[in-house]
Amino acid sequence: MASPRPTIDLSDEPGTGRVRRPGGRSAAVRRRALDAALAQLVQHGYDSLSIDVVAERSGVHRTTVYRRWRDIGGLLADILDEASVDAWRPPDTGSLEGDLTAVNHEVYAALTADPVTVALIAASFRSEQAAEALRGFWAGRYDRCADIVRRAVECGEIPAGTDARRLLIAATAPLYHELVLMRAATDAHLPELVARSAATAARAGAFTNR
Amino acid sequence: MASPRPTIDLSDEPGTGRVRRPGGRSAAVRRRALDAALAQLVQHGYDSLSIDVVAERSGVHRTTVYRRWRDIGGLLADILDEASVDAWRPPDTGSLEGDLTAVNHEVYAALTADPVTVALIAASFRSEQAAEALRGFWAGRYDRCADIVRRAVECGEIPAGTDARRLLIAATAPLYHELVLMRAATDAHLPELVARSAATAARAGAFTNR
DNA sequence: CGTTAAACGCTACTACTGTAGCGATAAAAT
DNA sequence: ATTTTATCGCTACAGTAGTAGCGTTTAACG
Repeated sequence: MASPRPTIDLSDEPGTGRVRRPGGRSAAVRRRALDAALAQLVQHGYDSLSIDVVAERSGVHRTTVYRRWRDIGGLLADILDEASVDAWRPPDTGSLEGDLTAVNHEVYAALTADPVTVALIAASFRSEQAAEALRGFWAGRYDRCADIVRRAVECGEIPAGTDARRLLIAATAPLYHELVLMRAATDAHLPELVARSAATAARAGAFTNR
Repeated sequence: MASPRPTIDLSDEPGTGRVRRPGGRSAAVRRRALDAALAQLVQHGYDSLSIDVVAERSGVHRTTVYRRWRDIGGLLADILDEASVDAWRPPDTGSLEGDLTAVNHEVYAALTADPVTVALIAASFRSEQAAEALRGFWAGRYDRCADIVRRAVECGEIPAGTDARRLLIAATAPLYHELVLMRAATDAHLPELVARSAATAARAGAFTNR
């Protein structure tokens, strides 16, 4: 039940007699392994990313990597956690379409320029840790993005009763579909196009419940 | 350039001196391997599907399987080709929303009940053959579904100039996003919900160019 | 028929995955 | 400073992925 992530974790359940020791050596091992994994991913791509390679690049022993992260998905999940700062806030441009466009530009960049995101998606089909990390990441982002919808409702841009989650997924899902699943040719103004469609749909009440 | 699929293929380029021999033995080997792969997939799931298992179940030698299909993605691509009958036609229920709902029910069933589709998507991240097969499959389906949009435009249900592809992707992408990428809890009336949103959006002109 | 070579079966090898057991190291507590 | 034990390094092992080389079978064709 307890999170298997052995990072600097103060939120350990006090009930268990377990004593964590995230001190000097463990932290250094984690740092070396994550750095090596990220470097390998950036330099040689997801297909080249194996536990053995990470072990060799980092100097951390293979069995230690297996013990702490279990598989590549676990490593990527840890990298994601570290990278996705909790301070992230949704954009606020003054209009629904502007906000959705800004979000989509971030998604687009993540799917075309950042190898971690796509690698994590790929790994999520083979690693439960990666799948869970991704679910958590997306849940957090969609939750915070609900503010965008709330503002649009308050200023009367879209009807009350608009379902934030449905609208946000409608605004981003086509990007994932085109770029990740269909691997279509990247169209630089796809973000705007999809965001505009979603905003128009929302104004027409396409995402109101009942 | 020539398709590496050694099936009953009459469309071999006559320029090459290559002589295909899809006769008795090769056809039997293919049949046995595909049957074994599908049976294994249905009975024990994607994670259990390996070349070695297929070889053992089918009696076809491992090296032969590797030679003909290269990896699991190749096997799944071949299975998809065989299963996706070319006679498929988009539904025609009389309304845009009805058609989109019908399509979405097929997609939903494919993603929840049919192990081949999800397996192929998973394999597409590790196998170029699987990715290519999926691209082709989707391209064919979206092309044919353009009829749905055409009919809706002709009867004045949605504005002229509506981009068929954008509309169709808006109508289906959320399903893939929820079920494949986010692995959300399956909601039985998600197909209708998403189809209705897309139809409403289309009527509001959300997918018109310029 | 007999000939030819595509496709198959077999052995052997390298590389990666994942785990078990045990001793060594060092972080935390006394 | 000493003790405790979480964590790490190491060896060894079994299983899977993927390829190379070579001999055999058999489909296709004259």
